[in-house]
Amino acid sequence: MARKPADQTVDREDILWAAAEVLHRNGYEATTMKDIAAQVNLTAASLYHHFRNKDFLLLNVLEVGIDYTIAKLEAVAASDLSNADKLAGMIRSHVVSVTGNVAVGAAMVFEIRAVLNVSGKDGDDSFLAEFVARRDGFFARRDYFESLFRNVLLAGIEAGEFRAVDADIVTKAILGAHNWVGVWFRAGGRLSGEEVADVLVDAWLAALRR
Amino acid sequence: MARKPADQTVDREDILWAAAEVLHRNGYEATTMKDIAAQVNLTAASLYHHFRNKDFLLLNVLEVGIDYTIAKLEAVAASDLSNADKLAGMIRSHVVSVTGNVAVGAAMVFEIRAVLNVSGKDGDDSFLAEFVARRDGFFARRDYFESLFRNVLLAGIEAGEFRAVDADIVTKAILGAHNWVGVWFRAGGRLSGEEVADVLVDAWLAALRR
DNA sequence: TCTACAATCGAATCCAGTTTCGAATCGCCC
DNA sequence: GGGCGATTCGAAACTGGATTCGATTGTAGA
Repeated sequence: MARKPADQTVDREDILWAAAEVLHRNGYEATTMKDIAAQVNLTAASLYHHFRNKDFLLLNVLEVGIDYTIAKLEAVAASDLSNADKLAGMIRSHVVSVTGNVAVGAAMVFEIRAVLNVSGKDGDDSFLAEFVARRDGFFARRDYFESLFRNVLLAGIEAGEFRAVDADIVTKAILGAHNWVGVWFRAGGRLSGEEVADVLVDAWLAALRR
Repeated sequence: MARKPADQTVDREDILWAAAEVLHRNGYEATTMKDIAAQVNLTAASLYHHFRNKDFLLLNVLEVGIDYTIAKLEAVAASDLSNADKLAGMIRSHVVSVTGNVAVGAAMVFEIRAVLNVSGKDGDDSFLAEFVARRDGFFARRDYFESLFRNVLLAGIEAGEFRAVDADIVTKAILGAHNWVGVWFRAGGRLSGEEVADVLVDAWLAALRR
C-alpha cells in the first residue's frame, strides 16, 4: 500500500489549513508531524514530500494566514470611506476572520516565538538562509498589517475625526484585543463573530470619538 | 562536587521567577529543564528536587503569576473609589505589572494550552489527579481575575457612570490588550510601562464614557 | 563530634518525535 | 501497456530532552 487514489490526494493548501487547526489546538511544539498528518489522512513521512520540515510548514501556515488577513483588510483600507468607517470596517473584517477561522488567528498570535527562534536550529546552511529570509518577510508582512490600522488612526486624527491618541499604542491595543478573541471565541457561544465585532467596533469608535 | 555552599542555594521562589523569564523568551515546549536550571546555576537534575516535573513547574509559575496580579488588583477593586477610578486604577495596576515583569504577563498568555492539555500525559495516577486539580484551581483563579474587571464594568454601567456596553466582551477586549502588551513591550522603548498604562486608561475610559 | 536531612551533581536510562530512505502505487501520456 | 514523475507509506536511524539514580557534601541540631 502506498499512494491512495485521487479521492484522497491532498495538496499543500489542504495541509496548511489542517495544520493551522491542529496548531491552534495544541501549540507548535506540542503538535507533532503525525498529528498534522492525521488531520489529512497521511503519515508523517508524507508531509516531507510537501514541506522541507516542520519549521517550514509552520512558516507556511503563518504566511497564508497573514496574506489572507491582509487581503481582506486592504480592500477596506483602500476604499474612500471616512476614516471612522474604514476603521469600523477593518475591525469588523479582522474580527470576523479571526472568529471565522480561529485556527489562523490564534496561530498568528501564539506561534511566533517558535518561528522567531532561529538560534538553536543547527545550520543546514542553505535551509537556514532561506528560512531566515522568509521569516523576516513574514515579520515585515506583520508590520505592514499593523500599519494598515495605524495609518487609518493617524489619518483620522489628522482629519479631526478622532481624538489625538497615541496611535501606536492604541493600534496595538486594538490588535491585542482581536488576537485575544482568537483565544476565547468559540463558535456557538452567546455571540456570533459578527456580534462580537460589533461590540468592538462600538467600543473603539467611542474611544476615539472627539 | 555536589552541593554548593549557602551562597549558592536557591529556593523554589527563585526558580519560579527565573523560569518565568526563560519561558517568556522561549515558550514552554521550547524551554528545556536545562535552560531553566542554567538560569539559576543549577543542573536539570537538581530541579527535580524542587518540582515533581516540568508540568508542575510551569503550573507553579502560572500560579505565582496570577496570585501576584490578583493581589495587586484586589487592593484597588476593594477601595471605595468611583467605578471609573477603580477601573483606571486596575488597568494601570495590571499594565504596570505586565510591563514590569514581562515574564509573568506573557507566560500567562502563551503557556496555557500546554498546561491545559492533560490528554496525552500518561496517567501517573496520583500525579495526574493532583495536576488536574491544581490546573483547575488555576483556571478558577483566572476567571476570578477576569471577574474583577467585569464587575467594575457592570457596577459602573449600573451606576450610570459607563455606557451600557457588553461587559463580557469589553472585559475580554481590555484583558486582550493588556496581555498583548506583555508581548510587544520592551523596557527602554519610547514609553515606560506607566506611560503605556496611561494611554490605555485614557482610551478605555473614553470608550465607556456616556 | 555524629547523625539525619536537604540540596546538588554527573551519568545513565528512556522515549517520543523528527527526518531519512527505499519501495510501492497511481494516473497519465506517448 | 510501458515508462515516468508525483505521492504515499512503513520502517529505521537519530536526536534531544525529561526523568531517574546513586553518590557527595554542606548544615543544623543532638
